[in-house]
Amino acid sequence: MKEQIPELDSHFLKKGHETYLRHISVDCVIFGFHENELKVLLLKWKKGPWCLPGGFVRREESLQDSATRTLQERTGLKNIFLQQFHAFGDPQREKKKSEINHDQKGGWLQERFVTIGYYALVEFSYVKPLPDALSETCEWCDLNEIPTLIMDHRQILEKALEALRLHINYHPVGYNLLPNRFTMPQLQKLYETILGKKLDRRNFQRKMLAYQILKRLKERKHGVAYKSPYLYSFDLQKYHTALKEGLKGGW
Amino acid sequence: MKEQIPELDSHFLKKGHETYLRHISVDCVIFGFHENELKVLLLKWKKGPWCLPGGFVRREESLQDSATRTLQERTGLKNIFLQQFHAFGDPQREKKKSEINHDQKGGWLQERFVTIGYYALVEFSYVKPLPDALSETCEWCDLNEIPTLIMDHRQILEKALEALRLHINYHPVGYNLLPNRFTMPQLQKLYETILGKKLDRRNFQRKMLAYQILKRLKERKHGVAYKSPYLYSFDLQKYHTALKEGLKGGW
DNA sequence: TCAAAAGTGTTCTAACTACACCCATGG
DNA sequence: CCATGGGTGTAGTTAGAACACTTTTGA
Repeated sequence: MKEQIPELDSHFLKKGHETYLRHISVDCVIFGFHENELKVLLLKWKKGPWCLPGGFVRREESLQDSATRTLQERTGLKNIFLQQFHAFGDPQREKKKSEINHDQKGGWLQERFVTIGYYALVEFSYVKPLPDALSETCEWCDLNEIPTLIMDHRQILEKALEALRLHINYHPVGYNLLPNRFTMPQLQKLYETILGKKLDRRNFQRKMLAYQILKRLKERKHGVAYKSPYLYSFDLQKYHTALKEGLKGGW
Repeated sequence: MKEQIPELDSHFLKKGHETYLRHISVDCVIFGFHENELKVLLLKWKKGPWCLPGGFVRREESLQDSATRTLQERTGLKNIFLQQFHAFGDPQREKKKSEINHDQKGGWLQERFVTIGYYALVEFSYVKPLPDALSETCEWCDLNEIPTLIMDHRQILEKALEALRLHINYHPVGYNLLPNRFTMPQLQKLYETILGKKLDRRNFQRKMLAYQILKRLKERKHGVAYKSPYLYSFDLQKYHTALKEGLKGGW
């Protein structure tokens, strides 16, 4: 939703050499998993408020590409798992925008925007959060400690989580959120935090193994307190098949 | 996506007294059920091709309201079940548009549009299809006999059906597609056509009754060949609860 | 040596699948 | 009176929920 201030010009927005579509933006809810907590990557503007990373759509790029670009600019990552989940177009949604931009010269930010929401799943440790030009910081926030967000970004975040919870019923999740090698308890914690509820350890393992998307490695995780757990990695081929064709059952 | 030709003006489209957002449209996939077949309401332009009914978004209206307005203009119905399912924003999606509009003066239709897809469920018999100013006809097409559609409308239709099939796993469907009073075999046929597969008569009935959203009426349907089936109607209160809270299990 | 975490197996239940019989109706 | 479709019941199977014991580890 921000960065340098583009200039107003007819029905396209221009910034430098790039031309952007008017009235359309893309916002990304970037989920990461760290220390057994689900995190979201947020930006804090210099003026104070927090917001979701987002951007405008270039004249020649698809919505998905636009989200990918935003993702890359904020996290440095390519090849990210991205999923469109909803379009937000309430004419009142920028109501609060004026609080923030009343001192900016252009009226362009006051204009109405329809924003397309994407959520992304990224591996926490690979991300180096990069603030944009208008932002003070770009950092991970725990899902239980989300600060006040501008406009309807809180609702967008909620809707993204809802979409992810639905998605997890039909598709495998984890490859994009966990390191290459991980333990079953880690995977379970991930599911538990996404779903917001406790799952039975034994039933979880049985069900997960039944999907046949995991490979148990020969090594165990050492140096940890108590009994050393097995390490697993995803069988990528089967994982992607399951991504496309879906899984049975719900949690 | 059409109607009278709006004039070009700065970054908004103006038609008469109304102002519309640029680059954004709404397209509706309107499902109806008739003679045991799932139908979709399509428009045929005077120039030849078929398309989904759609429209532009007014400056002060929400996406949902815009879709509702389109629906009302084509079907005469208010209070329609509407569900947003996807935003389509491929920059190549209007590629074929020129085939249709090469003789139109304005460049506005050549411009790129991001369209927000909604699907609607309506009761067939209540609908009086109304063509718009640019259209020759507005009529119901069987899902198995969809003509060639402009641009990416075919994909939009497919995606709508996919979304409906997903939706039906969690929510009751039928109130908006069937007459007030209907029989169990009718309801089953509806599910079968939406899902594209046969269901067991007895298991269907048991499962459906277990949802407790149906009321069996005292009358049976008379004048039909063979054994007269019971009539049912939806228990609206429970139906709407189930719509919000969802149902368990899948088909 | 012991507390905490991890590996494994069994039982119970509920839901889905598959199937068979009887009844009502109109031709 | 019979062909067709509609109403109902039952047995078998499977997936999920609940639950207990044993093993490993570092402190």
